[in-house]
Amino acid sequence: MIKILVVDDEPQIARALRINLSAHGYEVTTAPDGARALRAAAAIVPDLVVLDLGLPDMDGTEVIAGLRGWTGVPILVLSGRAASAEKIAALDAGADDYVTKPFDIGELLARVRAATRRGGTGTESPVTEIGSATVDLAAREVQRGGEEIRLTKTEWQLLEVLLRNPGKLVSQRELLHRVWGPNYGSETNYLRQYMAQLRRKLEPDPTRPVYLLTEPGMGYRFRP
Amino acid sequence: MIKILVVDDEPQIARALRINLSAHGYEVTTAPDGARALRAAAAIVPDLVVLDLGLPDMDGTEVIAGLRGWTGVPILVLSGRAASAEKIAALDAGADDYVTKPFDIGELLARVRAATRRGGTGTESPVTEIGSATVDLAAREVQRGGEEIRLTKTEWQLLEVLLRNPGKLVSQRELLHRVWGPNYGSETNYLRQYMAQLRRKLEPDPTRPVYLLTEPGMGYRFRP
DNA sequence: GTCACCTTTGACGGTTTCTTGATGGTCGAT
DNA sequence: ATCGACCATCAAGAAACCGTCAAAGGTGAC
Repeated sequence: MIKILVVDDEPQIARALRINLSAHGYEVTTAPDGARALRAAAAIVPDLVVLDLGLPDMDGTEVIAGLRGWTGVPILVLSGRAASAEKIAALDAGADDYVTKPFDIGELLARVRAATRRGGTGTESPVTEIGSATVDLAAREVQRGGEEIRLTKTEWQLLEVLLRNPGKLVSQRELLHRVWGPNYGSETNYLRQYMAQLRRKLEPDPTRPVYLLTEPGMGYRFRP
Repeated sequence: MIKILVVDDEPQIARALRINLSAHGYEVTTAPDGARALRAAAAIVPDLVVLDLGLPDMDGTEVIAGLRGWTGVPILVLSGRAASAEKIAALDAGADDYVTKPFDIGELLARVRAATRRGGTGTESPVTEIGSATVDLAAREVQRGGEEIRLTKTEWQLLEVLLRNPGKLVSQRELLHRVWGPNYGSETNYLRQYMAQLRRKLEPDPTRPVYLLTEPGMGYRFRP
């Protein structure tokens, strides 16, 4: 069953969406604000997120960014604002579609079908092999020989950036930007510290990295 | 470069789209009707199709079906009709997005980015051939016969300037400026040192360069 | 409040890379 | 043929960078 996370602070709309989507065979979870939406997304790993931008606790683009930090799940944005700038901001933050309220429920369902159709046929396999370990970015889980390996939040973020660019060199500046934020760019000691931790947890021989490679003076690279 | 196929029978709109998309770095091909659109799509294999529904020869959904028969390329539909039934029909036929005219060009570009982000992120980046070696500037990777060739930071910077100006002579002064910074301009011994290293790593016969050529007294040139 | 865990800093040895100087060879001009 | 300018190559010291260890702040759970 296709799982959809509906994020909306207005109970009526959330209820209407739940009824309509459930009637069409989707498994619906709802969240009333950004913080709970992010937790719910991590917990249930939905196939689609329907996100209302007018949330009480966070800006809509923050929620999108929070999701995009670790998942490529399709995001369909609902909003009362029709201004192009709003749409552009949401789409560039990582949203897949933008529908303005009031919306036709039939059209919304069609867009939901279009978005989930993609996700279903999505060619990306969710797990990555690193030697004898398997990394599941969507589920945020690493296993090796049946044993589970725990990674901290920062380790995940760093590993994800590298794994999403297989074979590609990722510069130190970009890694620092994507993990620690735009105000960081020269703190290469952070990278050294966390790359060492990742290697200890993932590499067969941490002293001789085979998958998480250093390119001196430039950055790091994940070789599949 | 990301390739976009624009299908529109109105020359003005097609032209406007071509100009805007080209200005943002896309490679644009246009087709004025459905039949030629399907042929063009098969010929160039675009990363995105922007499709106007009001074509003279075929119904829009037929064009979508014709594409979906063999490709999963993202399809962004443009249409003058805002009726929900039209949108639903197009989306269910296989379109990924539906924008009604008149549309804001900024929003359209954002939707183009969203669509290409999904499908276009296919990990393929442009490579340059240097003899039997392939150079991937985006991934910072050089391979020859399956073997990986490592380049240092400075070697990459120098090689990148030359490869981004294929066939063109790049003066010594410009090379020094772009690699070592504006305070350098006469240290030609640096260039000799690093050109020799690049040739040793890339040229089939480093003593007789064929791709990385010296223009005595002027500069260096990459011949594809 | 205490504890455990994670993040942020600081410091040091070893290795790679960059810089610099010197030598010999090639080409064109005189 | 000789000379000078320019380039390729070699070699060695200097600098930058990385991996590692250790420990000081933060933060949330209980």
